[in-house]
Order: sequence, then structure tokens, then C-alpha cells
Amino acid sequence: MSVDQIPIGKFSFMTRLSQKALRLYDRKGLLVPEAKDPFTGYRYYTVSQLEKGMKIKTLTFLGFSLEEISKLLYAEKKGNYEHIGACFRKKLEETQLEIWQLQMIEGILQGACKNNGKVMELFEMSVTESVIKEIPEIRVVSKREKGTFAVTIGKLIGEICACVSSPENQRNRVKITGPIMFLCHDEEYKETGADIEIALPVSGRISVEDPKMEIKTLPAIRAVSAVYRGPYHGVEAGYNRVFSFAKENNLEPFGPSRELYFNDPAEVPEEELMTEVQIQVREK
Amino acid sequence: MSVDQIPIGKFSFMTRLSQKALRLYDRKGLLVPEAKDPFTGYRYYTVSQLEKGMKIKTLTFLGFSLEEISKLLYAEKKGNYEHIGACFRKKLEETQLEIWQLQMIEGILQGACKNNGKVMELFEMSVTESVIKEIPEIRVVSKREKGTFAVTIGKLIGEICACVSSPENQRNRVKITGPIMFLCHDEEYKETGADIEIALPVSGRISVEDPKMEIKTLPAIRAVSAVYRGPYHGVEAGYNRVFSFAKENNLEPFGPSRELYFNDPAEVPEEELMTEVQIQVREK
DNA sequence: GCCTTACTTTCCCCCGGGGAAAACTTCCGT
DNA sequence: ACGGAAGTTTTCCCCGGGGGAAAGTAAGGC
Repeated sequence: MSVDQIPIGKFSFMTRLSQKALRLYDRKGLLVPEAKDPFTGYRYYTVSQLEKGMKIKTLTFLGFSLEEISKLLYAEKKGNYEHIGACFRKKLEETQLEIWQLQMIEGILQGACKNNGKVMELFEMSVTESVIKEIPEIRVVSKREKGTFAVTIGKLIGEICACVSSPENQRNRVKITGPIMFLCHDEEYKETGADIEIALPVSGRISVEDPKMEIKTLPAIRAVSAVYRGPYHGVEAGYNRVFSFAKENNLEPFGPSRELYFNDPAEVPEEELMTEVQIQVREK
Repeated sequence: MSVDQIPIGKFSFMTRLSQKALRLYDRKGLLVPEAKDPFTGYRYYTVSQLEKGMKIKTLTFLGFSLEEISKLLYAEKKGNYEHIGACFRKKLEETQLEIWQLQMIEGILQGACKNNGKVMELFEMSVTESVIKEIPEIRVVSKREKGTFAVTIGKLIGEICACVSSPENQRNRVKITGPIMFLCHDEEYKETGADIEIALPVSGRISVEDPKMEIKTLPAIRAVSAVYRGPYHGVEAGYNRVFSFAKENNLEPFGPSRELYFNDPAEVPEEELMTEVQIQVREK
């Protein structure tokens, strides 16, 4: 049927998908043209493929990857609606997280724009002088997991707080004996799959349910410490300070680093967040 | 100074920038290690480079591209604070736009998740039957510009409405004689740099200030038309319908397509937006 | 001096296309 | 039937890195 021989340009105009995209979908097997001239390689689509093209367009607009889309379309054909629903819920969560992060960035940019021109004040964040501390053992309830900083830290803090404030632990007069801590077990910095441990110092007869939550005692260490005041994303300033100090004093950093959060992001404006950075050191 | 010979792994741990990123910044000239062993190629950084690394980290976190960052750092060194301020304001606008779009997607996903499982109803949007119409000439005030759909359409609509409702035009009893129209002059679909014209039918003695705003008469055309009801991102359903209809009736689409917006996204929930899609046709 | 281990180097593939170039085809007008 | 314009094909490079391989190197222990 010549009526159904739609070359790529017209098909592109009809579906509002770019030619580039259509060629890519062909290569990936996502939307393969009905016919392909064996000599010239020209792609020919049919009217009945318009609908599939539309679906793909909507799904990419919603932020699904091409791989996810091909799975979704397959699931739809098979009538597997649970999988589809699960995918959508997951995507919704991801989207909300992304919005949340962008709103944080928006806040920072707005702050920066107000200081019209003196934008670089962003980087002049207050960090106290570094000191060497002997830190004693601390008994904590902790949970360790791999993930992204922004997500996993918040999640683990929530879980641990929920655990400590459970009715049973309240009855047993479990007390929080210090600020919540974050231990970073990566030697190298990783964006995803970071090895994150959140620990909350406690005393008393505490019980935990989650098998991945531990009650243990963090070892006593000798550390260089500095307190950083400002929004969390600039906490490297604190690391900068303590590492420089260690260098100058001929100390060698090793082992996991610790961050102590003195206040709650939900209560305090982010410019006033206080974070203590500690790195374990030994003589070289 | 051996104290200042920091290999990439330690520098990565200190700045929380990944090794991958550091190598990339080296290649791009953004953050070049102070020393490089000529035989082994090992990169060696210094403590004094920590600060620059931190700045880069903050700026990438805010969403600047590496190219923008190198310009920003250069501008900072030169004390060119206006440029920096301008960049930040621009980035703020971009971020807000992105948030806006993500929130739209969030809304769609939430709607989809509520129909638990029957998610694909998303695609069953109501489109009226296609009809062939003889459309008369229309006198309009219009402005044409290249840009992105989501941004440029909204912007041009705002400008044209502002123009028509200016005190002078109100005094001259200029009247709006039809729904606002969008004409797409691209034969092929393009995501960026799309050739967009927005036109508003008017009558009366209208005056315009903007030299790029025109008063003209759109030609009479024979068109296939269908009305689509639903959120704007699904408007391809309308195109789908009219193109199929043209094929079946052996008509050939040509020239710019038109969309007529019957209601205002600010007033009506997006599920009830009404859009008429028109494509000009001729006998084959 | 050698071995092991940890570290570093480069190289290539991946996301989802946009932009551009060189070569071929199709189609239209004469 | 032929020439030119428009449409289509491929290929390569770009964004900003992440993941992983293969290979060379530094440092510490025996």
C-alpha cells in the first residue's frame, strides 16, 4: 500500500518526534519501521505506528529511559499492569526527589543573587580553627548502607530516630547522648553507591528490630576536627580545613571520616546548620 | 615540597570530587594539577588547589556546565562581578523553569498512579472526529520567533496579550475576535530552535510598538481539523487523528499547522484544556 | 633484590539525542 | 531524459561524567 509508506520526514512531522530520535528508536528496536528498502536503506513507517510513536513520546516526556519504555510497552502488551503501576510510582518518587533538590539549588541561587555581584561570598563560609581531639569510645545505634548522600543520609537518620523513639525504647528510658553522626567509609569520593553509616549515640537498654541496624561502640580515635557553619553542600570547606591542618602538622589521615550534625535542617535555616568534621589521624 | 605532592586519590578524598571528574577537569584545563610526572604521567596536586576544587564542586552542584564554570572562575579572577551576577540570575531562571516542568510531570504521574494499574488511560484522550473545514482569512496580530515550545509559546502569548490590552488599543476599541493560535512553521519536528508563530485574531485600529510584532491576514485555507481535550503534552493525539484522516481521504498535508487554544491554562485544570488542531491540505 | 598490593595511567562503551558533513535517492519540472 | 532540489542515508564529535578493563608504577615487607 503506497498510502502506508511514510518516509521518516513526514513521520517525524506527524508524531513530533525528531528524525534523530526515530533513527535511535529503530536501532534500539523500540520503534522499527514497518518496511525498509533493502537497497537504499530508507525507512518507511505506517499509519498504524503513529500510536506507538505517541506513547513513546509521552513516556519520554515523563522522564522514562528508552529501556524502561520498551519494558513498559512490553508489559502493556502482556497486560502486566502491576509492573506498570510500580514503574510509575517509582518514577513519581524520583521526580519528587529531583524537584526537592532543584528547589534547594533555587534557594541557594536566590541567596546568591541578592548579594548582587558579591556572589563569591558563597564560598566564604565560616569554619572554626582546627584542633586535635582525643575522642573517646561512643556507644551508638547505627545502620550502614550504600547509596547517594542526599537520599541515604536522610533516610537512615529517619529510620534510626524512629527506632530510638519507639514506645518500647521510650519505656526503657533510652537516652540520646550526643549529636547524630555520619561516617563515610569510602577512601575515595563516590557520587553513587557511597558507603554510608549513620550513628546515633545512645545509652540505656535499647532494642532494635531491623536486622541491619546495629548497636555497637565506635572506637576511641585521635582526630583533627573543625566546626563548619553554613549550608550542607559547602561542607567541603570543613574538610579542606582539617586536611590542610593535618598536612601542616605532619599527621596522616586514615580510616572513615565523621560528620556530626548539631542541628536539624527542618528547624534551622540552612545558613546556620552546624556540622563538625572529624578525620582520624596518626603520626606519619 | 613533598608535603605538597598530593596524588589524585588523596586529592579526590579531600575535595570529594571523583577521580574521573578530576581527570576530566585536567583535560579541559579547568583544574590542572600543579605537577605532572613526565615519565609516569602521575598527577600531583597541592594544598593551595583545594580551594579551587571546592569552588568547582559548588558550581557544578548548582548546575553550571564546565564551560560556564571556567568562564566564571576567570571572571572572578578579573573582578568582573557583573558577569558573574548575570550568570547566576540566568541560572536561577533556568532552574525555576526546570522545577516548573518537573512539577507538571509530577502532576501527571500522580494522576496516573491514582488510576492504579490502568495507567495507560493516559493515552486514551478524547479527540473529536476529524472534519474538513474551509477556514476564511483571519486578521491577526502576530509575532514569530525561534525557541522551545514550552518557553516561547507562553512568552509570545504574554507579549501579544499585553499589546492588545494596552491602554491605547483599549481606547481604540480593539476587539479580540477569536481564540489565540499557534502556527508551527517547521516541516520537521525540532525540540529547540522551533519556528514558532503566535497569532491573536483582532479587529479595529490596533497599534503595535514591538518591531517584530506584525499585523497581518492569515490566508484562507482548506484544513483537516480535530478538537483535542486534555493536557497539552498529549496534543499529538490530535495530530495523529488529523493525519490519519488526511491519509484515508487521500489528502496531502502541507504548510504550517495551526493550533487554537480555547481556554487558559491558568484558569482551567489541564485535563480540560481544549485545543483545536488544524493542518492545511490539498488534493493529491 | 624481589614480590605483593595498592595506586595510577589510558582506553573504550554507556546515557539521549543535537549538529554537521559527505554520499546517495527520490521527485519535480523542463 | 536530464538536472537540480529536497529528502535520506551513514558517520563522527559533543555534553558530564560512571563503570570497567588492561597495563604500567610506587611503596612496603621479606
